Amino acid sequence: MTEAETPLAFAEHDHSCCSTDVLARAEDMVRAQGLRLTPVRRRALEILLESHQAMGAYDVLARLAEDGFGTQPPVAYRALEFLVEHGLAHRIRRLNAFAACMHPGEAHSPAFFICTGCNQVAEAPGGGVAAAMGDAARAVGFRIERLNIEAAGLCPACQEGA
Amino acid sequence: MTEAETPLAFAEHDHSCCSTDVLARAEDMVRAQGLRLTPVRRRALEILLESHQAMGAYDVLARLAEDGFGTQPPVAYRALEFLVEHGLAHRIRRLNAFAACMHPGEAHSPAFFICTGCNQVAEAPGGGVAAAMGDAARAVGFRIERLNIEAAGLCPACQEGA
DNA sequence: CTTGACTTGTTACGATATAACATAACAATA
DNA sequence: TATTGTTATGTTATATCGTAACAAGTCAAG
Repeated sequence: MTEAETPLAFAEHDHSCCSTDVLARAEDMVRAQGLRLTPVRRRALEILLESHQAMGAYDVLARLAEDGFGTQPPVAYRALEFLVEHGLAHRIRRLNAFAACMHPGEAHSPAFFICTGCNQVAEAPGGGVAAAMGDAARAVGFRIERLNIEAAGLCPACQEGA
Repeated sequence: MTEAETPLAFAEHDHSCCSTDVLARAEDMVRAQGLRLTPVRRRALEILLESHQAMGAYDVLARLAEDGFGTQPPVAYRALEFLVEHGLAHRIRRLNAFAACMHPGEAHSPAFFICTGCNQVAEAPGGGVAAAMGDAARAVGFRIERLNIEAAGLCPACQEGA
């Protein structure tokens, strides 16, 4: 399933597939790169995958602690940092939170739609935006290393409710 | 001076103009909208305008306190919130910091270049970026209310140094 | 079965942000 | 000019987010 075909978080979909699918691809990817998806890291990813809402580090930590992992902030931050570092999760700065990446392994520049109604976060293809940003950068000689694109607003369902 | 013509923060420029210029336009804008650019708010804006670096709320607070304003966090956060709310400043989420808007009053959707070398922050020209995001949003029925686009990397000067 | 790299865990602290409430300034009247 | 409703300022206190520094455990390579 390519990025363009992936159902968006907002759309109705069989969520269990999101989880198993992404998890499987994550494992492949990690193995291919000689990285270690250790128990904490894997569990952290599973936790993020349980919903399309972004989770704060402390929420993830609480869940990890329940499962017998460490109880202190660095435990969560390190696991999350690993996931972000290797493209298995994204950091949503607007929310001081993290969300599982829905397209691990694929080259993609993520753009996020954050619904202020239902708190769901959808990862949209942001190629166009990134390209526009790249043009602007080139024009002024700036070298982009990381790019964060985040839009807050209302998803289709929450627009109706409002 | 239109957005496209405004010198970028990274480029050499007479910075005193940035400050006086923007401040004057800010006052016009505020008056036109019946808002109140009170002493704290005005001073907070001046402080942000002193450089093109983004400042943390606590840094701004310290400066405000020196000038006889309140000493507690809400003092700074409220002044900054006002500035952001009315387009006189922007919040750089990646840095947990704030930067004066260089184009107050003009409709513009801010995109930022954040130099990790010198910590300067430039507001990128180009509505092309926002347009691309708007397209993506329309495609999935999302209604954007706020948009954050932040690129971290190296400005021209810092690329040479590296 | 040791070495060296990495991972996990802890304590302790620092940085960022907001809630809740009291007081003061202001604007528009009566 | 008193009164009243609104907005702004300031405070205390606390919530939330994030990291530095160090100790102990794991594990593959030699």
